[in-house]
Amino acid sequence: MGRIVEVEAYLGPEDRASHARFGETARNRVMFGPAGRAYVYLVYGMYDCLNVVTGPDGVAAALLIRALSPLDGTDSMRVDRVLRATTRRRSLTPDQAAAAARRIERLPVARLASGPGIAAAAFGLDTGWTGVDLCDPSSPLRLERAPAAEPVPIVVTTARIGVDYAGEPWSTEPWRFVELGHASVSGPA
DNA sequence: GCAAGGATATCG
DNA sequence: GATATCCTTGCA
Repeated sequence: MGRIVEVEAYLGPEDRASHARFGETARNRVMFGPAGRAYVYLVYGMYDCLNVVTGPDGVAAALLIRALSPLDGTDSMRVDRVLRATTRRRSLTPDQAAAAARRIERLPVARLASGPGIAAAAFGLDTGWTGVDLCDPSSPLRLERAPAAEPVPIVVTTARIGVDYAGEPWSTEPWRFVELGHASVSGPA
């Protein structure tokens, strides 16, 4: 379990940075369905990224979960991180794999899910989780309302990360939302 | 600074 | 069918 501290918003087909920019395809089909479902895709051949479908039925919008502050199950997160780091790399020598495992074992808790690829890895997610209803209280993967935080977190916006290819204005719109100063946030605050 | 993965959308 | 590209990460 973790608290979401960094997300990015992706709009419909007009958003040139969104997977919906080519219209409905086999990969992004769930984005065009009802809100509240998971959309997990593979990027750069080795990292899965978790999104929450947000638009109403027929409108392909989604929220990319970029970072979580781990709250519980951190041992399990380390196990899944190591598993992913050592199985998704074909050209790793045994020495390199052992070094990667040691590095993950030593990571501070705040860094276990600090980035879209490693957040999904920490939760053991892959593309097979696409379509799961995140609003169903009985779902193994679900969203829950956080208790009121004290002090109240300050949320700031920045441009989205890794979307320069989309060009203006999509690459500069302030559609990344981060909890200011949180140790689990990836990239610039 | 850059290579490592494989799925994907697009082009011949 | 072939290929450039990708909502990333951790190394040199």
